[in-house]
Amino acid sequence: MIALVDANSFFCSVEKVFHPGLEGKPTCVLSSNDGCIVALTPEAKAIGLHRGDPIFKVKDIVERNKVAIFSTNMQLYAAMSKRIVNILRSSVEKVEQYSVDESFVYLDGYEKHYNLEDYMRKLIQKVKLYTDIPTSCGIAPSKTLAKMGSKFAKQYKGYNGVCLIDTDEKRRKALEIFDLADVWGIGRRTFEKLNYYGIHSALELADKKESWIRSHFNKPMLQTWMELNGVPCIDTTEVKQRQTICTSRSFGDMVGDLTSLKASIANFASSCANKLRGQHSVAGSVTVFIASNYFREDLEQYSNGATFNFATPTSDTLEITNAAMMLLESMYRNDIRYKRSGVILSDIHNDLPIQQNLFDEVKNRMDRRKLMAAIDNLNQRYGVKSIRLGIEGTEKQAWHVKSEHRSGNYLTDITEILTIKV
DNA sequence: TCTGGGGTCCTAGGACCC
DNA sequence: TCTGGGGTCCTAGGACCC
Repeated sequence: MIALVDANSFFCSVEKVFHPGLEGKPTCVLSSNDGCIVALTPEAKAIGLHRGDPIFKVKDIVERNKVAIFSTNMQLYAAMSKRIVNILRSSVEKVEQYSVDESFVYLDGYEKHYNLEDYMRKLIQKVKLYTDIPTSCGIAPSKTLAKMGSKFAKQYKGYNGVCLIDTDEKRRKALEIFDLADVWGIGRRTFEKLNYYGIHSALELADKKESWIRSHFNKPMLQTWMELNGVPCIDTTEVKQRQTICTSRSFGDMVGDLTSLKASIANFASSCANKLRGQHSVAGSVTVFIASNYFREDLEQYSNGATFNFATPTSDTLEITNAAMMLLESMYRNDIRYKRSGVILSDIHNDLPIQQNLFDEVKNRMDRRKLMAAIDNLNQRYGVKSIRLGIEGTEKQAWHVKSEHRSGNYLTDITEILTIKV
């Protein structure tokens, strides 16, 4: 059996931990640049707010109901996420973190010594006690069913946090009432296609013949179908090395000048290089893209992207940034107001051994690695970007993201630690 | 005035080989 | 009426996830 532990309105719950007055009040966390709502509490849903709403369009509702608004603070959420996973790992041998707010817990063998439902209920109570984050848990023979279970547990108070689907009868009952569009692996397109074929519930899908599934769909759907029938087949093993690394942002204000754009790209390139070294990899190519504001139909639209292939795969900030600058200059048009830019690293490999290249222009590659390691060490000790390239800039610039309601990095930054007044 | 960011996997089709 | 057969590799785009 597999359990899924899923935090309830995770981002909002984290904010509530540090702002206790918000209990029972509508609360929302916004996307980067304070654009859309990405997380909201049931109280916020009840007054008509939805995930994805642009905040400026629902300003009235927000003000009328005194909704608490937070800018996204991934650093804080990631730190809390780590604490939760550590608690799970302290009680169960195999735990696989699936996303920032979900973990799969493998319970094979535990049924011999424990009542699984009680065991998981105690575990999520421990999570609540230690972190103050409420979670819900589904237990089932497959991950897709476990996910379903966790949603039931969240939805119905009677489950007391844990929903166990361990018999065929419970499975069929659950499939019957579960919203087909919410099944893991079924997105908007597949949902429409299923409706077209007259399938409107998860049970109707599960009861189709395998041959019908094979002839009308492809591999991912077949896996979902098997999982719904209690046959585990989806592998979610954590990937330790990313195959692509991307940093991109929408800007707070639109920018037109090359200098600002260069500063943004330099920042993103250096952030990508950082992530790359963090996973001990090198990249074979770098892509830069820039785009105007596609919501502004009154302005001329332009977007472009370009890629550079390195002769020798690299994780060197200077080399990657240089290439990115060159790419940017090749695409830049001075008659456009830009809203977004980004850097993508791909063709990623392990950083050892280095495949030498006869035409390598960087002669002292090992020295450069030591330089990068030294910079990374200093930045780790004295704070992100304590040492950076001049072209990245220091002053607050137009392209910087808007983040007007961010709470402190209470768990990771000593200068922002919570102040308690007695 | 204002609309997120970062990933994975699968497949069809093109280009190429003998 | 008729046009060979059997492969591999790469890539762009679609669909999905959080």
